[in-house]
This record gives sequence, C-alpha cells and structure tokens, in this order.
Amino acid sequence: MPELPEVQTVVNGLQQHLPQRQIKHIDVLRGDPVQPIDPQEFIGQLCGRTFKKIARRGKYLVFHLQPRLFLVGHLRMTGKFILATNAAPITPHQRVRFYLDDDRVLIFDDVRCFGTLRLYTQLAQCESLNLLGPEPFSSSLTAKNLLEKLQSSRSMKSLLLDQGILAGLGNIYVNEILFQAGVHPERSGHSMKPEECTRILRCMRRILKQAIQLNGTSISDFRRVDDKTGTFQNFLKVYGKGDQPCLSCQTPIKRIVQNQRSTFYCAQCQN
DNA sequence: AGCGGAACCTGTCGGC
DNA sequence: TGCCGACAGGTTCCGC
Repeated sequence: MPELPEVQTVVNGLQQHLPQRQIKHIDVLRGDPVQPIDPQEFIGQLCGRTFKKIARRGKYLVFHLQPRLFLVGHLRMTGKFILATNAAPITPHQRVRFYLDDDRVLIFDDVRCFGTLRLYTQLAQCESLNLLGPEPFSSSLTAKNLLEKLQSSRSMKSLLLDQGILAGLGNIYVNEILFQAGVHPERSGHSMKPEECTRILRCMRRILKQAIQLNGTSISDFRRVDDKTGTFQNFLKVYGKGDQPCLSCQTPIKRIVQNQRSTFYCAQCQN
C-alpha cells in the first residue's frame, strides 16, 4: 500500500490525536509484527508511556514516546493504523490494539502480515532508518547531488525505488515521476543528463506534494486513520493504465516488468 | 555489481 | 459454480 504520501497522510492523522495520550493497555492479537521480541515484552515496554509526537522518515512511521522510547512502524503492503473508539469490534486482520486514556484505541491492522513494529531506546540504533537516503523534500537534495547518486548502470526505475538513494518512493510514484519527467524507465542512471535530473526532482516534488494534499492514493485498500480514502488515484497518468491511450500523445501505455514489479510508461513521451 | 527469483502471507480478480 | 494462476502499493535474502 503505502508510499511517502500515504505514510505522511497517516502520520498527519495520528499527529492530530495521539500526542499527550497515554497507553493504558495493549492487546497483541497476532505477534508477527512485533517479532523478534516477545509480545509480552512489547506490551510491558509500552504500557504507561505517553505519545509525544509522530513523525515520518521515508516510509517509516516514528512514534516518539515519553518516558523516552521510540516505536518504529512500517506498513509494507497492507498495514494500516486506525483510530477508533475502544468499543470498535475486532476484525480478522487486526494485529495490535493500543488502548488509550481517552476511550479510544489505536489499531494496527495488516492483512498480509508483512508490516513491522519495532522498539528502540535510541533512534540511532534503528539500522533501517540509518540506511535511508535523503528525503525528497530535503533542501540539501539538489539536482547535482541526485546526478551523482545515479551514477550506475542500473535502470532509473530500480534506482528511484532504492530507498538508500531516495527515501519514500514506491512503484506508483516512480512510474508517475518518470512519465512526467519524460524519462524512459529502462534508461541507466549514468545516462542521465543534468537537465533530466532537474526535471525528475521538480516532477517528484510536485507529484508528492499534490498526492499529500489529496491524502494519498487509494487503489485497493489504503485508508486514512479515519478510514476515509485518499483521492490521488484520480490523477494517476500511467500507473495501472496499460493499453490505455497516453494523455499527451494517445499512444497506448506499455506495461513491462522490471525487478519483478509492473512498470507503465509511454514509449513515445519517455526517452 | 546487479539482476532474477523466492520468500514473507492473504485476498481478489479474470479466465476457462 | 469452482478451480487456478496472476497479481498486489514493500523489503530482504540467496545464488548466479
């Protein structure tokens, strides 16, 4: 499910309600997300702590708790955080319920059980976060240093999906960015020209910003914390549009597979 | 180095 | 109707 705009949408929703809320008790309905630690230890560590703030890094959610502890979550494909009243029924894919001191419950729901919830006393201990490249909106990210990072024979599709190069892009947004920037997904990184990097950076920021404003893309099951859908799916230009005419030139959009993921592009507009 | 393939686990959809 | 394969927004590991 979630790429940067969807995770940001979830974080924005949680940030409105969680700060100052204390965790009263926790039910781990299925332990997969909290492994490798034992569910009882997970519960013991978190109960009684208070949420201070919720932030995003790449596709990770970072919950800051008081007394000092960090809960780092990743939604992978189908994870969701939902805020509900504590009488909300337990449905089949709920994994963890965090009962709060205001009669609400924060529910971590995950159909495919790929999502993760990890605890750290210091964020620097979280290796996954340490390996991430810069945020797309970071002011220190320029077309010039993006060009340097792309010096590789790998495809642009593969490079932009690499979280160590840029943090937060996934399959949908990489497809859209390459389309709007007019760059063919099979181009190698080291074939990029400076002006193409400039276009990629500009398109990336414009697309991500718009997607965040529209609360993300809900293709099958992404939901905001209040269970509403995002609306950016209505603005996708190539993702999922195989055989449909390109909006710019009417050429049918092609679908290929790269790194075992679907890539959609216009062979006419993307060179 | 980098790619393909498989794995993690479950659900949905289209075709026959 | 029912079964089967393909596919799904992510990440990681293994082998060539």
